Amino acid sequence: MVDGTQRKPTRIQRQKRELIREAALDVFSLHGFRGATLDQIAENAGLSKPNLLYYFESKEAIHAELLDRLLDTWLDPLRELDADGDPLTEIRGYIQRKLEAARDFPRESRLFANEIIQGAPRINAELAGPLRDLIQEKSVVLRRWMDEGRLAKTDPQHLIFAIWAVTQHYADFDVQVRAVLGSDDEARFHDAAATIEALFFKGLLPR
Amino acid sequence: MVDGTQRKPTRIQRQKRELIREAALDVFSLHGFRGATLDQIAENAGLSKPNLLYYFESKEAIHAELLDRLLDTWLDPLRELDADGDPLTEIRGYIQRKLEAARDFPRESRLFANEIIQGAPRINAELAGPLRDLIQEKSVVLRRWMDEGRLAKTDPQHLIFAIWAVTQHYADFDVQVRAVLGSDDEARFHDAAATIEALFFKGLLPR
DNA sequence: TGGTCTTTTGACCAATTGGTCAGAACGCTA
DNA sequence: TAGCGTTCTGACCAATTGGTCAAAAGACCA
Repeated sequence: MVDGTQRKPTRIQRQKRELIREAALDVFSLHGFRGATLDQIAENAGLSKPNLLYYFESKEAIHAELLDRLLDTWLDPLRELDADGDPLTEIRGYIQRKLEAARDFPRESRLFANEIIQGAPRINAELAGPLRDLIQEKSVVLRRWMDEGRLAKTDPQHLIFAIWAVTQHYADFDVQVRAVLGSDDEARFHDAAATIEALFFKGLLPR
Repeated sequence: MVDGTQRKPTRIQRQKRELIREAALDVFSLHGFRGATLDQIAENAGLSKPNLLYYFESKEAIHAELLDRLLDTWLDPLRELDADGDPLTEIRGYIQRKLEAARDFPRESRLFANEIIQGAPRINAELAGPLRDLIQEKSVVLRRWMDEGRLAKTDPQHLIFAIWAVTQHYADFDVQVRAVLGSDDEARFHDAAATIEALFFKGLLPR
């Protein structure tokens, strides 16, 4: 058996485990944990179900590993926000990175969304821990910028939520966006970036 | 059997069907269609499974009826946007209504979100039809306001998406928001409203 | 009170689910 | 090429799933 505590994973083990993660990401991100089946994942990966279970202990184990790798990826764009940079440039860059993440990793975004919507049973601790801490830390930076008069005053935490919301929307609600706009990826994300930027920086008041 | 084509539903039929809808909304909104089970719904409603199936033909039938009733509720706040009103007042009111909907009907919001994230297999037609049409219609209004110089120029469709995103976020990602902010409902939604309004109307530029 | 229609139930079913296991096939190195 | 650890498979299992059915229980009106 492929034991996590074992010494060196073989080349095949590394390849197949990655193959399974890929396939599982497809299925979990589309159906959520309970809606996904091992048969679907196995077929998607081109393996038999017992073979799949040779590489992962259980359905939960696959899902857990995906979520585990996800959170860091998900928070990295915010970590990059530089306390010593120019406020508007930093926020602009952050929005940009988040929107690129939504475009390039929509499955990861949906996996995360599924988990949260369903009450985050498996990552509640991460939300209350690392995620909360990071937001608090960056909120301090944002608030300082506001106090220094370099950024309009608002609630920093809600500001971060707003940025998450408008960017992740383009990954999580992709079908809806496509239904309205059509499916030209480039135009969609370009226009989205322009709109979000205009909105956040100039607001809706006519100039 | 309770037949949809039947003449008059009895009092019991009306009550029990409503009871089932309520219970099913709980379960579907938390687990999505595939993740929800009839047993859960039945128990939640305080009925036996066969009894539940006496009132609804199938699991799909319950889900379909919920989605059916949902879309109108969901789009009504946008319908109310008055082409003859004052642009900023109208948009402010729309944001307000959407945020209230997120606060008062989070299960409905999550049911919708689950459906969309999972590819909208059951309401694709509604997205491409009524939803798309309504957005197009209101986009014309928004664009006219922009052309008249009464509203900053942006892409109207993406503006609507942004409003949806920031408001529904507080229903769909509730656990995450709570994990960061704590669970004081009143403060949460009050601060959210203030932040969104400041953001949308004044932007982030220091004044 | 009896009769009829509605509502509810327990027992049941086939299909699907996550997971096991013994052994066959494979692949690498001595 | 023999041997041995790794990889893979088919057959299988118990639990859960959505759904059926005949018959019992309840409600309501003559």
